[in-house]
Amino acid sequence: MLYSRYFIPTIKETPSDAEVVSHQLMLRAGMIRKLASGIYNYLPLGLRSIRKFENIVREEMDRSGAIEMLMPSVQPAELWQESGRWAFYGKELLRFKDRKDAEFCMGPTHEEVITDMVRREIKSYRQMPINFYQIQGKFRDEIRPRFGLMRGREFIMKDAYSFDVDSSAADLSYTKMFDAYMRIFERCGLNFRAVEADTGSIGGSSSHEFMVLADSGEDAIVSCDACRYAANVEKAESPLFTAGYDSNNEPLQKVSTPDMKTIADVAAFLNVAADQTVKTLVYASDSGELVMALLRGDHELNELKLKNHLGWDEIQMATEEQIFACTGSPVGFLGPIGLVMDIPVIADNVVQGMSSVVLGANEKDVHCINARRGRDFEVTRFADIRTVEAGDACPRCASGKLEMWRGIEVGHVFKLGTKYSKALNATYLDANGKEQVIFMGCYGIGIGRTVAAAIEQNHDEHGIIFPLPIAPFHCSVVAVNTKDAAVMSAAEEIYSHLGKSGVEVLFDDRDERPGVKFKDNDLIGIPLRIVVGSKGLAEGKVEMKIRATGEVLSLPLDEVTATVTQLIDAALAYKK
RNA sequence: CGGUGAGUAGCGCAGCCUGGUAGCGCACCUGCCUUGGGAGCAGGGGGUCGCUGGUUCGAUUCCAGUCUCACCGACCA
Repeated sequence: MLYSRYFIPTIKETPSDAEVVSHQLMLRAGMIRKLASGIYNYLPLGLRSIRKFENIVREEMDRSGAIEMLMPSVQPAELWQESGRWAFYGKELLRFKDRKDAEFCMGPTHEEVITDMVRREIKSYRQMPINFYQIQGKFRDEIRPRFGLMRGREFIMKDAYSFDVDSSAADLSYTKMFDAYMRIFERCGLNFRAVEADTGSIGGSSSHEFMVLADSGEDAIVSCDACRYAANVEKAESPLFTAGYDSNNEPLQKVSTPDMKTIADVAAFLNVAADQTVKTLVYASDSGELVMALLRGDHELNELKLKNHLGWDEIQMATEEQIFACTGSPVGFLGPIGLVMDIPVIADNVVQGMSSVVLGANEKDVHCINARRGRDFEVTRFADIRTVEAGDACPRCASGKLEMWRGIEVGHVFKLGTKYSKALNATYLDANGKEQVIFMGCYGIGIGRTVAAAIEQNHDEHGIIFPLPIAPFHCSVVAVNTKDAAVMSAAEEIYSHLGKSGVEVLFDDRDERPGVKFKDNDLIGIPLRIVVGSKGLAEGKVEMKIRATGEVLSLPLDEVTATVTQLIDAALAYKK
């Protein structure tokens, strides 16, 4: 490819509205341009990287036995009404009507469409297991698109759907996909973790997320420093605390705590440690159901855990009116004692081990001390509802401690069970001629997001440092002075040789000063750079610079192609 | 959805308070010069100042509405 005839509109200045490095660099390197909020054009260079990654995904999906197809992005409302998600999915689902006033949506995911196809076509146990995948554009009307391709509204996704005769066969399909995902991200040279995750609006029984580690990641994850346990913080289990139950049997006592509304205030005022207090929160469902949650004072509630524990669709903090209605108290002095309304009191498991505590008295400016569960207040039930913290003991192994990371979710695998197949009546006949419900799994990879995450993890102050497997070109050839005939003809020859050897090479033949070319080449992150200049040429040599390490080699002209192809082969080789 | 801020040349911004000929840097075009880390000189093109309405002799500037975009937040009890 001739740089002068190609299209790489680089930008010197950092665009003001790009927050994260990958977004800035993708704009500056001329990979993407914004069309509307969360909607991007993929320029030629960006597309090349995207295609590279797509092909790795494609190869590994094919290797695992999945079958590629393509589904439409516009989907009829009926399917979504049938699965029940038309009402459930909310505003993220972009809905519209056609000229006949029939309702449609832009597909944010394709469980309904694929299940509809499968229920029509898959009738026998003999046709399974089967796994369909596609690489396709999706649309989700995100609350707040940001970070460029990281959280766009329109985005490219690989999604796969497996269909099996029963739960254990489905587990096998899940494992195959899990392994394929490991290979995919390993092949890209990414530093990532597979973590246990919540299933969210997709539903299903269990799932793992694949997280590329990066400080700019939107998710917090924990992993054990001793065993293989790793989980999204949304999901991470809290280890059981064994607390010393103190035998102190002081009577419950009310104390005045004027204007002390936070745990920190109260603990400091009463001169007790925060872990001797109980934090009381009130949550409401979308239908107005209320529930009280109790946590150790220094712990944080995990709303998702509470929501899942309750089986609610939505959860939010109760309003001051709702709180007053059930406790008779203003916010800041809540507690489980003397409730006005009979609402469930869910206490975190840790509270079970607490003996004599400080908590709100449900009365303005008053807290209780020496409150004892069983004597002074009751708990409806205990559950794991707190957010884990770095340094917590591992919930799985005896010796480990949890470490915390930020991660970018690039892949997600779910065991769906029969959620969609039941709703859409996707069944088959088993060997006995008996009708059975199909077991499903679904598996997504954010294509654009993975490329962005790779940049997030591989860059320096000069620009992108593409891992070779997803680099838009393997190698560039820079002619230092295009007016120098000897330099140009040598550069052209190298370019042509490399091309014939199957190297994807970008020939920077522009009539620009060398500095400009070097800066652009660094910015767009081509892994290898051959520089042809008059000085080196006089000795029959050119220079090769490795972008990632900065290493510079002087090569005789006739060794260039061999050296380059060797480096590329090594970088692309994938050991299982 | 709530809060804040911003829309002026392709990009980054000034001007607006105090109304009267729209400016700077980069980019772009032409010429000269230059060629190993975003050079220099000279000349040049490019704007319905987001949109709609109002006030005014006159609005980029003041007022109202509207659209778009960005950032922050969606917590604490």
